[in-house]
Amino acid sequence: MKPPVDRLNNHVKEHGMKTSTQRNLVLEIMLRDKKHLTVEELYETVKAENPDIGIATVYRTVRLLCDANIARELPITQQVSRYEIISERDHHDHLICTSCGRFVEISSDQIEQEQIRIAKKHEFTLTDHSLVLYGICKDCRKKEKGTTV
Amino acid sequence: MKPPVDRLNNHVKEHGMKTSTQRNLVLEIMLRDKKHLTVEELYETVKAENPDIGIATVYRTVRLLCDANIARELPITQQVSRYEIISERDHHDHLICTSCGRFVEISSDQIEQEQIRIAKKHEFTLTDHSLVLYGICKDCRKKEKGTTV
DNA sequence: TTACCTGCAAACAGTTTGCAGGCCG
DNA sequence: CGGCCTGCAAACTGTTTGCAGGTAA
Repeated sequence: MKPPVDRLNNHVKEHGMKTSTQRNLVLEIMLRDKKHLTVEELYETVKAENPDIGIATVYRTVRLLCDANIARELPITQQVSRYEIISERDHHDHLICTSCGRFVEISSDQIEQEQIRIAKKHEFTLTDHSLVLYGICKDCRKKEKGTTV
Repeated sequence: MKPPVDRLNNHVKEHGMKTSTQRNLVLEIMLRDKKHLTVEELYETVKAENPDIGIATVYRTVRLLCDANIARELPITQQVSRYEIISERDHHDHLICTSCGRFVEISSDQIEQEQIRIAKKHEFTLTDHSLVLYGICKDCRKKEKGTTV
């Protein structure tokens, strides 16, 4: 499959849209900072390279990237949305430390298989899923022992 | 374990709070409508029995119930939060039809075990998890075949 | 030149909070 | 009777949208 930049250009053409520096910049930043960014964080980084950009454009671009299946919203229940670039052939879920917020990307064929089995049992055609594990990482466990919180 | 109503009363006492008709009513409705309600929906139902209640109280009560571990926010990424009563000895995840919104509650020991294994591998102490499967249910699949959308 | 795209600010939706009065204990 | 609780409305936060001007093709 083609690189994200090309896919964005294709999607844009196919939908009668036009390319723009802003859109390319947002995508570029998302590819560079392989984090799970909020629009706000993305906006801050983008502004460093192009101070004139508006946050509305970042929102619009992120939505466009999701529509084009280049990025996706993370399935984490919070008041603010976080996004990441989708790299197919590398589907993963997340393990999050609720103390320090650290993310680990995980994947398990066994779980995937079991999900398919469950969906089939209920006569659903599975289109997507999200799995998030919450826990305390080793470092935070150490810290918590030492402090009297 | 004691029923939710008792647990609420205990929690309230233990925290130097007071009981109130409004709080009990909200809990009662949540127990009765075993749905995955938004605060707005809950508010509408509650108002039918007590028209003077304010939505802020419903928000405050739902938060209280979550603090007391009597209810929890569903791990579904949407702009609006949904809540459900926690019935221990009946942990479940969700399978959702993205077309009609129907929920099915699911559970799998095999997945639970695998999750524990993964957490251990990354040296996390697992505290919680959320699994949501998205798909199209049998009925919606039929409908989609019939229509030209 | 013709749409589309952008930045701005206003609008929105969901949720939280400050306040004055009410009620539990 | 003191302190928590409530309803109301205003405040807040994250996100979307209308508009006038800018820009890709």
